[in-house]
Amino acid sequence: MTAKRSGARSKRPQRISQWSQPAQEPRSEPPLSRERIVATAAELLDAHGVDGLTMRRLADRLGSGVMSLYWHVDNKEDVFDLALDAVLEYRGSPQTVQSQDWRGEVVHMLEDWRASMLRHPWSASLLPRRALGPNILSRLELLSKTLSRAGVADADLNVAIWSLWNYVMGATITRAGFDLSDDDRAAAQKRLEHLSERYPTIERCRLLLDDDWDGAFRKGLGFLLDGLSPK
Amino acid sequence: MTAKRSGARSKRPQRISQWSQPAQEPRSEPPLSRERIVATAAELLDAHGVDGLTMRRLADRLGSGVMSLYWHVDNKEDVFDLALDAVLEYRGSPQTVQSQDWRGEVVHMLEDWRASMLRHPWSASLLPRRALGPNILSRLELLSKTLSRAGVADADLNVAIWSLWNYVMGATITRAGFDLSDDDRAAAQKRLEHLSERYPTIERCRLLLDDDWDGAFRKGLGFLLDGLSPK
DNA sequence: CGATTGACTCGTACGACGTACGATGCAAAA
DNA sequence: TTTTGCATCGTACGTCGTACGAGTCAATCG
Repeated sequence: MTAKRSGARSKRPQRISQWSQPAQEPRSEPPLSRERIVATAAELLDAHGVDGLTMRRLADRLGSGVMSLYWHVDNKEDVFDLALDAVLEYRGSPQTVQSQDWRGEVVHMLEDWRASMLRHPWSASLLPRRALGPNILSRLELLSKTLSRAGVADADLNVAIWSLWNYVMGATITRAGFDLSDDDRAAAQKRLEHLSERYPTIERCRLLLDDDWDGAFRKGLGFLLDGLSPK
Repeated sequence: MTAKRSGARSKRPQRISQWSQPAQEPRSEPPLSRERIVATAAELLDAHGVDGLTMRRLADRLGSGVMSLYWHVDNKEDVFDLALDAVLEYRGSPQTVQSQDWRGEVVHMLEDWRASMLRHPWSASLLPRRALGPNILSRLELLSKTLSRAGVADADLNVAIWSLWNYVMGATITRAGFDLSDDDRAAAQKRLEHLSERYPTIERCRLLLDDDWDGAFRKGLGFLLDGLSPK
């Protein structure tokens, strides 16, 4: 299970530590910088979705020429990687150095993770196909440490971590995919008429209509942690 | 929780039942048809990935003009929807009408689902952003029925189904994202040197190096089912 | 039988896109 | 003053999805 891509950042004297702290403030105004590009890219992604980010639009918004971007950034993929990691920062549960409530700590981090991704719905679907940035690795490290301290056997640790990862990613991608906005409600309803005959159980429990996503996430996470808890 | 899109298939006298059985055999040769288009699209997707499917390439491979495709298909999104559902068919565990081994049945269906998606790695990342086709709905129906018969309370049924969905989707998308092929191994290894200091626990349990994806999937699924089992 | 229809094919063209390739400007160093 | 490097950007190329309308050909109809 290795991460991928992100080889050799080219030209530009390389930032001090390859991937350093990504964000600062937007500055006064004009001077182009990697930070400003990334921040603006994230805004554009929030506003117009994955397909709404184009190098031309990005340059427009920054008041620069399109090709100027390529001095600070390798290519569009690079912009995605940087914007993605910028959005996944975690300031842990403050200075509760190590509470004995490992379960609460795990739930807190995972719900925060999910919330961060839902605040930027493009991020969830991007994360699994990109290299793991430092911020997401920090979350994984925290998760490992907490579970380990909680008594999960080393042999089960990887499975536990990946199970939680899978659950969170699946839940968030699904949630972000079914976005509220559109008026597909009509089409969906029309489809449901056929459903009652062909998919009676789905219909009975109203699987596709329930919209308590947050509750379902929390409850399912509880079940999963029940299964993962050291016996 | 509603599905989305797939409104009004335009022109073309509409297929008998809107979404009928998608596949037949590739036919002798030339006559363009929705079935042939979808099958060829799936081949192209398997061979060249999501970005490798272009309407021009598709037409080339079919020996037709590009714009001819648009008689049978609304647009490129339509092609994705159709190809996606075509790949997700499930022929259940044969005529074990209803074994009492509900757990085995669930595991079998979910592993088959995952395997189907991994056979076509583009499918996993597409599924959450598209409308739910008939084949995936059938799987959900089967899942509902089995869990319900197993004694899962109606109040927990939705949560159980979505938890399993989330787990399978997360696992499969992640797996499909980290594709084996490339030579990023070098880059990944180089990165791991920094990791030992900054992410000791990850390093210790070799989280990113373990490549027993199948085993991890099965084991984690077991834990999740433990948590979901009616007490 | 000729005219009309409708199912189907496809060439051309348009406006996007990512980005390669120099040509520029401009500060600090020599 | 000249040189050097960072930083900016205009132009141009090849690719994409697809709108538009002109073509083909069999079945239908008067």
